[in-house]
Amino acid sequence: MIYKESHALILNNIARFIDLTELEKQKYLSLLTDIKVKKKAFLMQAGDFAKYEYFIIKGCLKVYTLDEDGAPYISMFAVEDYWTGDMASFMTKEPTPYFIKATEHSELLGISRANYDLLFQEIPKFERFYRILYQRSLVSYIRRSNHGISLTAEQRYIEFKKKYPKIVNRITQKDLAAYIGITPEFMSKIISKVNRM
Amino acid sequence: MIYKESHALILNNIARFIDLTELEKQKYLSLLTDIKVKKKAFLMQAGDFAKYEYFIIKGCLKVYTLDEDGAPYISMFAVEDYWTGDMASFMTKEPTPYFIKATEHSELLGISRANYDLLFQEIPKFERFYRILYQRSLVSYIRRSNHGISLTAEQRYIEFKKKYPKIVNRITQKDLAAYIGITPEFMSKIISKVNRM
DNA sequence: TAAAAGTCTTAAACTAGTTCATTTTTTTTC
DNA sequence: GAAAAAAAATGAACTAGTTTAAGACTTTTA
Repeated sequence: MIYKESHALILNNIARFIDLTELEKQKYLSLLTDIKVKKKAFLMQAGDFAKYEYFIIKGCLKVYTLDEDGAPYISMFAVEDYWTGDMASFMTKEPTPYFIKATEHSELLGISRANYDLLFQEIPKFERFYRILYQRSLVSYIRRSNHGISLTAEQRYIEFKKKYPKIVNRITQKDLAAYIGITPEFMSKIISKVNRM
Repeated sequence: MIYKESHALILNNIARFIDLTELEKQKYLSLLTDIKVKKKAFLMQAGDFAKYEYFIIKGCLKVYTLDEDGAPYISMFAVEDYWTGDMASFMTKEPTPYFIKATEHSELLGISRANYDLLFQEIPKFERFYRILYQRSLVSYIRRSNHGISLTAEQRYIEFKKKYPKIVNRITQKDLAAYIGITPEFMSKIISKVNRM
């Protein structure tokens, strides 16, 4: 069976952890929705109810919150082959505190809450897929939050650049500052210092 | 069927997400190991291979890493009804970067890696249990790391005290500082300031 | 393609948090 | 229950990162 590109990509992502039969693949794909967002458009805004969890086929999005003073804090940049959304809101059906905004024209596949529940009923193997996916995310989150706290902003920038060399060149310095957790001014100083080294 | 206290506690924790038959309960309990650690003793040290994942029946433990300068950073305090361990090392069979040290005499139940794998084979319902457990941990980790970065140390202390009022009174100020991510001296200043308010 | 809007740079004055050193208080140990 | 060890408090000098402001450079939009 030949699948369109977006479907081949998501099946490939899932095949990392579980094997599906042809029938299961088709069933799964039927539960997904195609979504496109233009650059600067929002996929989600604070106060919304997270209707989908998303898989990114193409593009780049930033996931962020605003603090009391309205300053953004970016928790992740989501690019090709990443999963994103607000799992807390998706699960609890409470409003999200997040904004998700496309920094490039992007294409995604979404699974709705109703279809997510249906998925576990129809193809219980997906419990295993998500168990492993969440386990791995948890490990990398723990590493990140553990690692981050004792490093200086300069060290965090150097690590980010090493870990995500492709992403650094796709985002603005301002957004990078909001991810690293410093002001754009200080980000500018760090970058020119690191480049001089 | 009547279970000993530690078994009743862990079954209760599991019953939050899945229902087990009597037979499954007995099978599950047979896969667990009783563990005791005295105050100041290590459950795990950096360089060890994480042999178990732990459920805490009684006591309090701190999970921490040391940075290059040997300064501790505490990532969690684990008390009654919590799960702890190093999942990354447990899964990948690589050495752990963590120390887990009892701050009180503690009793735990452990599941070994071999039995964890066996568990999913014998009682597939546990895929669901762990999927939900990891999903929830992920949500609270994301919230914590998101929340933490933009707050001052004083605000982080106030939040911690509000969220874990019982834990605050069981740990030293020094350990609290290592959790908040500041020096014990500055922690001391913050506490006396907050008490004066 | 010109104007407007947004991003980046630089610099001076400021603040949250660190470091180091000393004393007091509390806890542990024999 | 005395001695030793660890934790907590206090203060002065220091540093990483913020704030504010202004000008230069780039990207977007009409």
